[in-house]
Amino acid sequence: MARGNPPRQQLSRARVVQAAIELADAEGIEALSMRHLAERLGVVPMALYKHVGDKEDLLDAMVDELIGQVRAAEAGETGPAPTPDPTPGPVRASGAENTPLPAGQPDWADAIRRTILATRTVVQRHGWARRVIETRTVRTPTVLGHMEHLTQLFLRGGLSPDLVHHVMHALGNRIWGFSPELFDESPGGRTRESRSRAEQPDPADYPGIIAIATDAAARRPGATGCDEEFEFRFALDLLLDGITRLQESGWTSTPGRLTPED
Amino acid sequence: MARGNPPRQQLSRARVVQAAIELADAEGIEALSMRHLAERLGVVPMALYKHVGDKEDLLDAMVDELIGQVRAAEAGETGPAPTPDPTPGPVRASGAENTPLPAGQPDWADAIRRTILATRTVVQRHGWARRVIETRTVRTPTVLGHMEHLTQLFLRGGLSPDLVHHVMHALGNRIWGFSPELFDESPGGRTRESRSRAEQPDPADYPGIIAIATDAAARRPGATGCDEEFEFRFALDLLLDGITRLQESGWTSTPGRLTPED
DNA sequence: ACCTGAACACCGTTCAAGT
DNA sequence: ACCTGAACACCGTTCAAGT
Repeated sequence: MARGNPPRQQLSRARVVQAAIELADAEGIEALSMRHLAERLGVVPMALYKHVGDKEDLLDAMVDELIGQVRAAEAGETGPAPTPDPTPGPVRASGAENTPLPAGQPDWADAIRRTILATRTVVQRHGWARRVIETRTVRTPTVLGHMEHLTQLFLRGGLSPDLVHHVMHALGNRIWGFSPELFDESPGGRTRESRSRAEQPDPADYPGIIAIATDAAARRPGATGCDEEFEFRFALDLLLDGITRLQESGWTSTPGRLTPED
Repeated sequence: MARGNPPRQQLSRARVVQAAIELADAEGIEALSMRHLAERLGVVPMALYKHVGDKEDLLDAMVDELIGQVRAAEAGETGPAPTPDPTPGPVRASGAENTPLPAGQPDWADAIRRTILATRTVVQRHGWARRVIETRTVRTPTVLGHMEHLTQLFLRGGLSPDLVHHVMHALGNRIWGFSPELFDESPGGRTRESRSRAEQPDPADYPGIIAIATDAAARRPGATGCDEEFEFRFALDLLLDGITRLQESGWTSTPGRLTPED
């Protein structure tokens, strides 16, 4: 094998994950094979298995790494420089500017919007991220932390655990910074019995998620899991309601409003 | 090879697609390989390539088949028997019953809801459908027809092409009958240069889609494709607006309302 | 403890040959 | 026209062996 391409270094999980992200960025997710990745690292394929459980574990770790960058992206977007300014001042609901719909949303909505748009920024940097996130079935601590963060923003905004629960479902994959690309072309549960590295998550770390899960369980005694049909109809109704109101108000898009010149 | 398992029949595209759906239903999408499928049909792998272009084409055809069943499912759900009753009578906005949110939506919303819930019914019958739909990048005539149908329901409801455009984006993959499963576990554009079978779609078949695409193009001269960020923010705002209203009204879920006993 | 070599049981797809 | 056989260039992962 052509070995010694890179300046051979001690292998580690972080190095493997980093190399995998770079490979997927450079050659696409379909080019990310254990063999190809090993070759890039100047190592035999089996060497990787000391640091990742299997390929799925590697993909989990790649997503984990990206979501871990969200908080930094959020801080970096509010201020121009990535250096965090410790003087907060009166934070006048930024992020509320340049929204397509008429304003008038509470502060918690601005905070939610900021976090979700920061997630979008990170995810958009990697063409493969959306597709990989959609196939994940295990929630790593970082991913749970992201959901916990959003849950807390809603709860602290005064929403009931009941409402937060349904609202998280309704936001759906927009929480991950993407929505489906419907018009790209115009016409013409995996269960893992053993995790390779991550210990079982500690419920104490996710009080918000626990709160809404507990509330949901209390409302539906004897039921296991969510009432997926209810959640689906809830989100659908929420959208149809909003659409109805927009139509009645004679809303028209003004995309120019989104440009910085505005 | 163990051949002659099934009562050997002339191979055809329809038979290949049907067998692929049955295999995916029975053994899961990860068990659907060209070789495995060929074995099931008592045929050598390469025989399949006379009827499907490649594996992606096969997956496209499987989705095409499912979406083609939506109209029948919609008819079958309104009435108890699948035999269509030709006496319409005063259609009192059915489908508006048993929705999680307070009523008060116009007739077009009921029609949209019925179609989307019928899509959901079909998709839910096949565990693999959601994942496969999400990876499709070519729109078959049947899939375009489904989007055209929904577009027309909005346009005939009186929504402007502009609003319909954004609204289709906002509904996102709920159009396909699913939304992401966020809480399954609690803590603790491909471009194809030659299509195997489908001729280029005829724009005349999709006037609604053309109408909203034309309108969108006119609003953003010089732009190619959608303003994805605008669409993302539009949907996000729509949801945040609706959530704000629900909170202010003190909404609480009553899942029991969804049961037939209500 | 960490990496290697060889092997196993698969993939999708090609080409030239059969009937 | 439709199917076959053999081959190519890949996969993820195992096991026992090396250092």
